[in-house]
Amino acid sequence: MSKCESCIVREFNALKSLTREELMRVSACKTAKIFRKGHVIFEEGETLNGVYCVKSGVCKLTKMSENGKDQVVKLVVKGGLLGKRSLVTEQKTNLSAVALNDMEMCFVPKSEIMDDLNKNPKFTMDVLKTMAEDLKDSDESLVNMAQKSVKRRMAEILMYIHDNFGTDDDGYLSIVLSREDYASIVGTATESAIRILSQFKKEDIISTSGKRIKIEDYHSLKWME
Amino acid sequence: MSKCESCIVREFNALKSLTREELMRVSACKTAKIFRKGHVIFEEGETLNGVYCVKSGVCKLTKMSENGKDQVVKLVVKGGLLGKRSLVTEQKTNLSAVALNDMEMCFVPKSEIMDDLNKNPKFTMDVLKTMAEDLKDSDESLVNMAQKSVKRRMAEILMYIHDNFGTDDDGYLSIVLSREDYASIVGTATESAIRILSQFKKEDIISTSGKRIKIEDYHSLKWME
DNA sequence: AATAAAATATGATTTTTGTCAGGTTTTTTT
DNA sequence: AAAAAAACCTGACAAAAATCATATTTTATT
Repeated sequence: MSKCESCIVREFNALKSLTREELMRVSACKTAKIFRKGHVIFEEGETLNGVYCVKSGVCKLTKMSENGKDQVVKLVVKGGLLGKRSLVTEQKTNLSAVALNDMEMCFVPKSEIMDDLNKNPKFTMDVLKTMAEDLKDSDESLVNMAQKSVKRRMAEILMYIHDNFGTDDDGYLSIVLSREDYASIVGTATESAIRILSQFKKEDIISTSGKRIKIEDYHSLKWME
Repeated sequence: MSKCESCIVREFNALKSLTREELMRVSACKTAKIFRKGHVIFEEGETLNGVYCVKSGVCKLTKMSENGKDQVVKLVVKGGLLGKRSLVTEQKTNLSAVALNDMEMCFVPKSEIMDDLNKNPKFTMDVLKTMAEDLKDSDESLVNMAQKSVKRRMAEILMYIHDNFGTDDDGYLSIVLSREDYASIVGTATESAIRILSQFKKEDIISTSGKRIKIEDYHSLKWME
């Protein structure tokens, strides 16, 4: 198995239902692409004709609000897929994708996958499962956004990043975000995000080194009112 | 075609891909149920073994937040389906469903649909499409919740109900919600919801009669800062 | 119809969050 | 290495929203 195959398979378990031949074919027509930090992979309103699979690096999926502020909807890392919706609908994408650091991605044209999607019910069912999971996560996010304070939301995104994407050798969160990104995930003003992180620092809940953040007291984050 | 068939078909267009025979079979094993206003149809954490299709009435899908407040995630009316996710995953439902007025529903056991879902790729593909649409709506809601003021969100839910569920003969919104429900949709305190609606009344943007609300000045709602 | 209960309403106050304005530090470019 | 740009930080204040307390109205129950 090529490296890309295993990459897609690992996280997007929908692809695990493809037969060996199907998988080989999909894998064969992939196109590797490199995106530099800050690069826009696609933008809200574009028509996507395939999915991107993340081989390395991290990107954010954002949506522009009417007030002109970007809202981060999701972070996507190694093995994650961008543009899933494009497989299913002809509609333009509702999200933008921006690389948060240098990224390697595979692009798989829609045409290659559609055939399997139409003929292999098990495969379609598995795609359905991942989408149902996304939907559940989305409900969760909505409730968090609606019912929790900015401070609580900040605490949770720190723990989320810690738990899902891990830390580097020095114990710093392995995903490095700007304060503006934090604000845009939590859904608050940049100054408010900065202020809260400063407060956490004062209370020795986190420490920082430039943009990098280390969680010093997970317990306090978890049980913060 | 029986009444129920056409009901399911009308809104859940996923079912339109079923063959005539498949549809007849599904339709045959449905169970009609009545739920009174306030009745809990199912609760977060329950295992669902089928989907409910709304024949008449309205219900809310809610999720409990850690702070103990319910958040309304979605309103479902005639033709809408509850428990879609249960078709796809073995997991317990992440939402509760509560009737907002008297409701008539059809229950279709999972076992009946699963067969079609596994064998009819076009059907599965259509379910996939509705789920992708749900996901898009969900992204939209998240951004609204994160970036807009409570007042703006209240204005939007009023317009949403007006546009999607219409008005009665007197011009009042045909879905009648308690102030607490409004608060729980908008994601705010009940008092805040009441206060904002009172303010709209003072500004002659809406008028009320008991719980019922009539939009008097749609334009003001739309262009409210 | 009287009573009780629930929902709605409003004032007063506090807490949270946003905005503006001015800094400093870090990063990038020249 | 210097200059410019971007990101970060903090204070002061304003605005938004939550909370608490207490009426009033509506709805349900006896």
